[in-house]
Amino acid sequence: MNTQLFQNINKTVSLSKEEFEQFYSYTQTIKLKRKEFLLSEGDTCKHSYFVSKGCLRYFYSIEGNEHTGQFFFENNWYTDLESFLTGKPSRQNIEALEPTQIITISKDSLEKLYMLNPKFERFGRLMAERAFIGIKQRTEMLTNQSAEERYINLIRERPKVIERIPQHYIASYIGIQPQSLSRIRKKLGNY
Amino acid sequence: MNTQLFQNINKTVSLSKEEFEQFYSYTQTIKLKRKEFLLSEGDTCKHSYFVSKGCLRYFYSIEGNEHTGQFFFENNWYTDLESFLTGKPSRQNIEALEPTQIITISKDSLEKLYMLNPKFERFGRLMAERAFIGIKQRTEMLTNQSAEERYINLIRERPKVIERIPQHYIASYIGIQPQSLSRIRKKLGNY
DNA sequence: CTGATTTCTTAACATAGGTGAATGTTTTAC
DNA sequence: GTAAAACATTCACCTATGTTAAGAAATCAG
Repeated sequence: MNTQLFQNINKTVSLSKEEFEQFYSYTQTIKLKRKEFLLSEGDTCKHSYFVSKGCLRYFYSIEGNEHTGQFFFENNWYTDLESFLTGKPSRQNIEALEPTQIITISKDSLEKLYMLNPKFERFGRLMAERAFIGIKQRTEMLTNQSAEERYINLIRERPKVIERIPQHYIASYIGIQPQSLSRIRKKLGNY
Repeated sequence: MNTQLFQNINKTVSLSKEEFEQFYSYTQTIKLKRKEFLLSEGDTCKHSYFVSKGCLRYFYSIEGNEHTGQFFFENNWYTDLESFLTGKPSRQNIEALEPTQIITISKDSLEKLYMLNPKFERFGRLMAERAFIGIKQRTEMLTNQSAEERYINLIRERPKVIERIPQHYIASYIGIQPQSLSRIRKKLGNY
């Protein structure tokens, strides 16, 4: 049994081992090298992804600039929910920033599970709600804080990002250029 | 029967009249005058709200500035999902911008319904997913576009906002000062 | 209908962050 | 271990948007 995934799901809905095995039988495991893409702009996102090891980043390419949306470390779920739900091509690129191991489950499988057992439906609802809260907080941070505040709060709230992610991706994540982040770091005295 | 609400829910999950009446029996109706608040910063959001007439705006007060998060016209649902789910006080203020009529349903009622019938659980999931997509698009617009592009796209995509909402709230919604919006409008030749 | 209030516009000046270019540093791949 | 690639820093200058202040226009409430 995949204990890591079992424990992760159990934080949200409590499943028996049998229920978990039912879920798990629908999944596949894939490995990505550093810099390898899980999905590129234009692809339709037909899976949900659980990061069991490593780190993913998704970003938009806009006029030659990359705008990083989020980083996902081990024990987190990712999907481009918009593309996943509507079936439209994604505008996101998702790449591994480290050697990364992923467990995938397709939309079709998930929908089967939703029908089989309301616990899975509930899992889906809770995950969507949580995803909403996550992106909402990000939106608030982007609209309500200056770049400097965003960087300081990132250090406080997500030290893993500071430790594991190259600085130019961090800059892109907080919505500024690498040069601007350097300027801010200089001003702050390189915390 | 409340046809408006029945039709609205039926766009998401198909309910029999009996199921709808079960849902409806848990709701209440309230009326707000222009400028009246539905919820203030510090309150816990314990309901979901369906706007049957009028218009709501939610905003954050930050250092004397208001940052508008969203407008909700008739036939739309609103809740501060974060406060609603966690039970923590909301940082949002929600006010009516027009005389407004609201149908409310409490968190407790909703959870009862989720247990009674998986269709309601499904409704909850689909609403959360949709809310996620909505805020995601807003985040992308804020991070990937200039203020001028945001205004032009708003004209194209949400003419109702342009028609019904005072300009300084629109400015706040697209993340700039009213003076900056005036400047942009002047440059564009007052579309 | 009218005074009070709210909303919109303009302008001069300030500032955070962007841009381009040069240089130094670290990491990676072989 | 080394060359190449990726990453980080600094600087000078630029631009979009913020700020303050004033007045004009529109809307509201009694």
